[in-house]
Amino acid sequence: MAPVRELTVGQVAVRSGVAVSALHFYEARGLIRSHRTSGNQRRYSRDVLRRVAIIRVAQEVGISLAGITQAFQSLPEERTPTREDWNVLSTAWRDELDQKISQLKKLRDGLTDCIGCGCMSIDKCPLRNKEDRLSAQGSGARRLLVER
Amino acid sequence: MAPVRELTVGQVAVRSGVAVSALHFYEARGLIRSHRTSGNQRRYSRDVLRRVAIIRVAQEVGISLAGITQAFQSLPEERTPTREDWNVLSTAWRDELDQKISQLKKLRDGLTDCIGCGCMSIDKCPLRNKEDRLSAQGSGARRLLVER
DNA sequence: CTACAAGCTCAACTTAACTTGAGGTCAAGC
DNA sequence: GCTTGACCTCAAGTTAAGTTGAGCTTGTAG
Repeated sequence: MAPVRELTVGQVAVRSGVAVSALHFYEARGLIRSHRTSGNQRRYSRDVLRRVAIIRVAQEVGISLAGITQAFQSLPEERTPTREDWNVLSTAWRDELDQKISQLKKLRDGLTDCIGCGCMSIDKCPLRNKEDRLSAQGSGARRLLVER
Repeated sequence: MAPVRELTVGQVAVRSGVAVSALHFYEARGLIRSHRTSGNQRRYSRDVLRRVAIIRVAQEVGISLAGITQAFQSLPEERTPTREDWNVLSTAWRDELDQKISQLKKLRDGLTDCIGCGCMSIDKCPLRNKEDRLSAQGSGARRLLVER
């Protein structure tokens, strides 16, 4: 059997492990694209599988669909992304990912390291600060105002 | 000024950087505890700051409140957790955290590494499988049925 | 002692990320 | 040529994680 060129939504669902409804949803949000058959059914090109895989992995580590959408902006609309295209995306995410990795490591190892801080002041807690997206000027109140 | 022994909800909010409403919410979900003054106001012991810090960090890396709640089960109810108590929690999370760390690294480095897979079959994509919580028997369909 | 910022409760609203359901169409096998 | 499973759209429902607001109480600074 010659390799199938285009995938139906059901095939993508099975192969990617996400529900059809989720694929519709991702498409509505502009995360994936399809074209339609004469009968109005979706057909996906193969690279949708990579996109979906990345969506799921990224979500699992706490990146929102909005963030993923933004990262995906760097990918070309019409042609299948090349190695270089994916590289750009990966680079765009690098800082955020590095930060999350180090937070995770702290959570994994640092829970114990942190024990010494006593959390007298959260501002000094290595768990929260040190790599924080906030430059460490200002009180918790400032954080409260600025964050989110 | 002698160090304050107990914290009001507002003080915890400022020091931890989370809204008062969120603290109420965490308490309702059993993530933190307080006792009340004669006037029915919440008073927190200092270790609530560590709890909150951990809640936020854990959330940021994609752990749900439900997961955090579960992890917190290992902490003692009545006394302030000791170093050893926190260690137990940290250990309980280790696998999950290790897995997330490696997924993040893959996202960071592996986006490129993965380029070769072509995603002909998502089952073979190193991004999703390899460390997957699913033993790699069975198709995507199985995953679809089993997962979540 | 009184003003008023800080607390309290409880219900309702919000946003993200989907899922479910109703009602109708498409296409591959018998 | 029809039946049946896969698709389609669109609206409404769901869960998580909070936030907002109304109406009422507390406690501290002047």
